[in-house]
Amino acid sequence: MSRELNTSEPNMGEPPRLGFCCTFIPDPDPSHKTLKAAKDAAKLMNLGTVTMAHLERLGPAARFEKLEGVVRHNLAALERQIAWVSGRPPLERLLRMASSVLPGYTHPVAQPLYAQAPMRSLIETGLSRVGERARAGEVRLSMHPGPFCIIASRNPNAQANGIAELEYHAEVMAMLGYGAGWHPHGAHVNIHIGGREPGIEGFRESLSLISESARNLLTVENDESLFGLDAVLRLGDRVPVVLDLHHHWVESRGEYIEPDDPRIRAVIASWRGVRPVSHISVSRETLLPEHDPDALPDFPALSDQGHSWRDLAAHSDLMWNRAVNALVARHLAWSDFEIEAKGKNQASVPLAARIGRDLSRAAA
DNA sequence: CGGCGTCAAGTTTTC
DNA sequence: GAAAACTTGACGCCG
Repeated sequence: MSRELNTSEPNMGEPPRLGFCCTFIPDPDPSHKTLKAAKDAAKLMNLGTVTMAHLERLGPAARFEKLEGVVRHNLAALERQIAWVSGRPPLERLLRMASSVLPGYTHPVAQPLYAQAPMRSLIETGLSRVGERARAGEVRLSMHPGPFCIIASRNPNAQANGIAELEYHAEVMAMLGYGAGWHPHGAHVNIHIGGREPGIEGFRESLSLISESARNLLTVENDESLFGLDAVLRLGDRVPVVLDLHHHWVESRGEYIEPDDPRIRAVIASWRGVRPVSHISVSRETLLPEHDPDALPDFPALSDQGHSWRDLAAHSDLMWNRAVNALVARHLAWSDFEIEAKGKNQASVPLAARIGRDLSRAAA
């Protein structure tokens, strides 16, 4: 099947990648004598934020300074994350960036601050530098706005806010250097459909309300309840589909989809020549302490044992299930992966090490 | 300094 | 009817 996937389209020839999402967790380090030292180390590597309520309580000058300080920190932290990822083996050169780079970008309290020239130039210079660094280090980048980012809603205000939020993510991508063309360098901004109404058809109609650069970066992900893989594939002619294998397992009440499934071909086609990205996670290890790590979790059986739908949907700390990891390794033939584990890099690095070892053994 | 409540935002499901 | 689930900390206040 790898022959069939080896298309002549530009990005399909890219090597496989997998990575963690948003937050870097430093290794336990003996030089961190105290909990505080470990926290400080994490702080350096991760993005921060500021609440709009706090900003609003400050006077004009302090308000600007506070936000500028957070933005400065975030640009530097993002650059450190990307530098770290680019220093990893090629298999690990993928990162989902946190949405909080520019906190409150679409909020009325912060908006006027972002409009000021010194802030603009700080951001443009910083993001352009970060983007260059990502491309030089061959790090594939994505963003995943929160659940508030819906582009089709029955509530016109919610829809307007959601579209503004999507445009914010697209602007960040543009300032990073991913502002033109179809998912340039595999970059993307991934969202869900959102509410039951207006659903898939409302989403399709809303595509005409967003900018071309946002449309060029947009992807849509199957969710665990309302809009499963078949539903989002109905948008595949316009929007690339991000396949979340764990959501699919929950939504289908236990199906593990394999690379030779016809629906995988439809997912690949939706990306139109760009190498797809998929998501993986697994139910919490604390929920299944006795579970055989070499057996795929069985949804109907676990459900019968009294585990609720919601508990099974929650994410584990680490990629503890070797059968699920083997499934990821098979899907890496056609897709990159974002590892949605609470342990972040502490989960993705060992997973990549095991998969990388298996890949090189298979090649030998 | 630790604990707790609050903080921009939407929608659904479950207790 | 409140809380939890998706991205998660930051901040002020109280003891």
